[in-house]
Amino acid sequence: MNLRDLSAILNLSQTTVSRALNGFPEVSEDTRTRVRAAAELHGYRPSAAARRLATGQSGTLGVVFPRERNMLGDLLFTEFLGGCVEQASDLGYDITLAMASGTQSEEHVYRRAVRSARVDAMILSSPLLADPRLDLLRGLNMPFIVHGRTTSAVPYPYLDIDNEGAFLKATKLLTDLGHRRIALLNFDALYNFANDRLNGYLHALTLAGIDRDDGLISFAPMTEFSGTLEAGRLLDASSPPTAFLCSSIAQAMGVRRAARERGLVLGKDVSLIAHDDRLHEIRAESFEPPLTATQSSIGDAGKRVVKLLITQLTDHEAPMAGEVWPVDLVVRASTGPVAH
Amino acid sequence: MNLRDLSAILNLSQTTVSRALNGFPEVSEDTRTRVRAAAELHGYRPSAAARRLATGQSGTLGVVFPRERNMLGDLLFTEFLGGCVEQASDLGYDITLAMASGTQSEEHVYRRAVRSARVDAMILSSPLLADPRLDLLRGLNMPFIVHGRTTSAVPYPYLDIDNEGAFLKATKLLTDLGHRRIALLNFDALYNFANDRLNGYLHALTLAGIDRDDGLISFAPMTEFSGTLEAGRLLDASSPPTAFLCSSIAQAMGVRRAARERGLVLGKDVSLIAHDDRLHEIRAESFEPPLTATQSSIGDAGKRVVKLLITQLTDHEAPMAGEVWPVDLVVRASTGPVAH
DNA sequence: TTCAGCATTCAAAGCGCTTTGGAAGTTTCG
DNA sequence: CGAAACTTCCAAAGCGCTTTGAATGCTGAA
Repeated sequence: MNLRDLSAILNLSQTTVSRALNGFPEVSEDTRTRVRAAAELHGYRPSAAARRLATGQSGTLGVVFPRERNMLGDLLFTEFLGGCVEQASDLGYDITLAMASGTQSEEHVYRRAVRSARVDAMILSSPLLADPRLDLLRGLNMPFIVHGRTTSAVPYPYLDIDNEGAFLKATKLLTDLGHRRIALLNFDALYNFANDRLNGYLHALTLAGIDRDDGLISFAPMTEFSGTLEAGRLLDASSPPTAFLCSSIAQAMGVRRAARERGLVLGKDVSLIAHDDRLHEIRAESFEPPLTATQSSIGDAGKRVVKLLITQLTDHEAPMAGEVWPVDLVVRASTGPVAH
Repeated sequence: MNLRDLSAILNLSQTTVSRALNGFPEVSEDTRTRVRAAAELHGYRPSAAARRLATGQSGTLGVVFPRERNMLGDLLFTEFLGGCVEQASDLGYDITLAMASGTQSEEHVYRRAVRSARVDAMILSSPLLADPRLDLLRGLNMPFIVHGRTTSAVPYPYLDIDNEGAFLKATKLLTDLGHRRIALLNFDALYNFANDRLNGYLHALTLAGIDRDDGLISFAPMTEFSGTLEAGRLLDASSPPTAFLCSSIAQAMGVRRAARERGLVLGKDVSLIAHDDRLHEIRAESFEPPLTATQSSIGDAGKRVVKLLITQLTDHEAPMAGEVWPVDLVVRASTGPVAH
């Protein structure tokens, strides 16, 4: 059942039927309802391929599959992707995955996607501090949105959470509780979000009149193992930190382990805060003890990113979106006044 | 730069250029190389939309996003998906994700995909014992392949690993080592792979003349937490198991924790085997102690699934593929003779 | 009554590719 | 040498939609 068949049945032209179905104003309400009913009755679905050819739009958004693979990173990506797919599906768009595989560079992948018009726009996640992919896509004239931010002279659409504000708030909570030796277990500072978190942490230290101590700052994978290792090293030092600030709950699990091995009680002997991306199976509230955390749903971010991108695509007059979400700090049992 | 422009430049018809580029035999090698060079020079990429419309093929494969979300499941899915995307990209196909979201049922999603011809075929993963999606897709006349197997009277293409054989081998290793009380930490037996593993385990017990003891068999999430819980319960029972067989390394981590808390040494007091899907960051060989495991790369399975599916799509004469991979049992330090 | 103005509808021209059914040009062979 | 058999190439017809430009019928003002 295609448009021609349907319009033959209705004794209308393809033009009218097409317009009726697509909500154009120049068709009477009578015919519109009649057309809608017939379409429903005969199970008519417009051919995506034909529409794509006619409009030049593919109705498809590309998401770049991450090159670096690690446990938490994969989990975060899945959650983000799930949000994207759900929202896209609701808005009638498809999500396809692009990946720089062994045989094809990332640039090659983009070029192919652009020139054969497979996607209307791309979604970039986890950008680096200075990410070359932005210029690449701009050069190819491919619309895009970034999940996160990056250092770019030219404005670009993005959605990010306030990582700096979040870690400032978290650090301030600790200094207000009297902590002065606060360790930061961060992720690789090549990534913009990690850099922002570092800045928030440093800012709060300055506000509290505490000098920066690089011995307390580490950049490591977001895994339990690396958390255990780093926290162990710090706790065994001559003047150990009294509080830890982690970039992920996985690292916090490692800190907990290291603390317990040394007979230290979280929230009493050592305070602990982590960022919580609201993953399905790793929840700050069911941490033992319940974990004080800065939280922001990465799945919701995926949904929002798609929404913004489609708006940008369809409404050409819309201003270029740059959106930053505030991050809540939820205080639970893993933080307390500094032990003396 | 489209086909018409290119053929104008070459002073050839669109037919010839199209055929030259697509490797048809009725064009001389001379012109073919000439056409190829010109295409390369002018950066010609065929429009995906136009090709789709003309051929009726979308060049796109759909993967169903899992409804159930849990940590290891997500990790497995990501790894599988990564394999699919990589292989598809190499073969010039796209992968799009389908998802039953809040507002749309899975059936609705399939129907939409089929009728608007957005995908040529679908990939189903983690099928249930009796999975209604097979009949649904068959009814819609949508080609598909299953990663895993299911109980279906009608033959269907699939790729699966020999879960039954793997767990038979693993269990046999344990009985050969003298173990007679072997616990099985399985996943929900609604899933076919879990059911196969159960059967392999039971078969080996029978071979060793050991009676089934349902108290030793559990069906639980593939998480460390559930492993700890279950192993703890079993180890504290009046006659505890001397060996554990786990469906995932996450569960094995839980078993290890429970054993350690009770002062038991893995490979000596308690033997431990798990299935290893060869995820990036959870490796049996860097387990502590190195873990005896049945192993099979789920990423490779993703690649193979795509390959099989595309073969089925392009070569209509190809026999319907049903492929089962043997699974290696790699013996490491976590298993040993039963303690007496 | 006539014609401008509006509301509806339509015919036809693409979008850029694949593919069918020839038509030339070349070679082979009786 | 002429016809049959290949090679190599081409014109044109779709694929199923959107969209432009025009036609039709109807209303109300002149």
